[in-house]
Amino acid sequence: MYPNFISHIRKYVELDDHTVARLNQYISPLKLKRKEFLLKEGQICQSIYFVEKGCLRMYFIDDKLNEQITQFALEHWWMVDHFSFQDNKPSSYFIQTIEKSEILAINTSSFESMLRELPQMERYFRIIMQRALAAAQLRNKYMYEMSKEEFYQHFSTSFPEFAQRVPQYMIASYLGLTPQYVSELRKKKL
Amino acid sequence: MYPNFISHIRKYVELDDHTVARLNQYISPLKLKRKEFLLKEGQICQSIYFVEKGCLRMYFIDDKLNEQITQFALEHWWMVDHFSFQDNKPSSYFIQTIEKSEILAINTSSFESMLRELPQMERYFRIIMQRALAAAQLRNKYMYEMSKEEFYQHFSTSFPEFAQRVPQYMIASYLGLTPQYVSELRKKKL
DNA sequence: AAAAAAAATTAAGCTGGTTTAAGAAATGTT
DNA sequence: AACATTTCTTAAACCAGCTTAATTTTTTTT
Repeated sequence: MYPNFISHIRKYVELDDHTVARLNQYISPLKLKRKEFLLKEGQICQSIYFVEKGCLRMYFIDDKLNEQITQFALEHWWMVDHFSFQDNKPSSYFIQTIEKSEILAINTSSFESMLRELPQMERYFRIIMQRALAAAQLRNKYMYEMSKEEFYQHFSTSFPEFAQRVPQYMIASYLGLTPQYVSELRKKKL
Repeated sequence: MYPNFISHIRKYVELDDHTVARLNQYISPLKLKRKEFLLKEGQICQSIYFVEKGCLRMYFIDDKLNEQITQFALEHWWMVDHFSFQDNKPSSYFIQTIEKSEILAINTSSFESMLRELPQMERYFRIIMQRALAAAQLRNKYMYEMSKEEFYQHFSTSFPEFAQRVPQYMIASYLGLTPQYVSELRKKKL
């Protein structure tokens, strides 16, 4: 049905066939073209999104009217504005496809019912959130210890798949650099 | 028994008296003086720590031999090197008391058994990790949109309790500033 | 209370990375 | 194939925040 979704969950918890069938009740699949929005600034983030196929970015508009990208999501990553989703508050972010994508959405009330009905899913989300925290802690450490140049080199060697799929200026934005500076760094490396 | 601990959990899930009694099986209370260590670089982070009373910091030693603080924890906050704790890998952090503290520790295997025995605790940790992610996402946004000066002003007005309990140079380190620059900012504000 | 250690301040010079402004190259669309 | 749009590059001037180094103030220990 949604092979990436189910196999991702099965990496962390056991799922019998009945549970898989029940899961489908809670999921809304979405087919989106390039540059379509799942969330816009001012809206409440009503769903948590799983990338079955494709690629998403999350960004906000800063005081100089730049699009500041704070997150990407490729296949089998989750994307959500946690603050807005948890407390039903208006988001300050946009969530947009970078490519044609297949997304699974679980809205607030489905999420709640699903976790109550299926304890494996409560466990699954505890585990992946714990892993997301580990990742956030590591990224944070990198930001303390690396210069922007090192941060860029580290990112582009650690995650070369992004350079294939995401324009350079978006990577620059995500890393907190100007596109001009990234251009300079690339020239330097050749 | 551990009033802050129990009341914190009860903010998020229901606990009956039996469960509270069972919980105690998994917890090791620690009384620590000022500047004692719960974790040192190279060790595996074997426990997740709850601050019942007092104050902790987490830091690593950077390439210039500075202590780079990445986290504080006051009463009813959790502290852990997620990466080390989850994958049993040597930590690159130190966790140390800033003041005399009372800490509750749950080690890796207790944590696992506790979550298996007490589904409320699985739920509790899913919720607090989700909230921690929301907080991390927010902090991250601040780092993109604020100058270091704004970041400092924002932190010191939003969390004045830290200025009371934590030396200024530690706050500077946590915010990624030099103590000299913080000094300059304070002078400017008066 | 004195000595030692830790923390905070001051000030001058410097640098990593930004800003501004054009132009060139690549990609998407008709 | 031509046009329009998006993305990338180049270069010079600039500045927020760091480095270095010395002094002062505060806190801790004896």
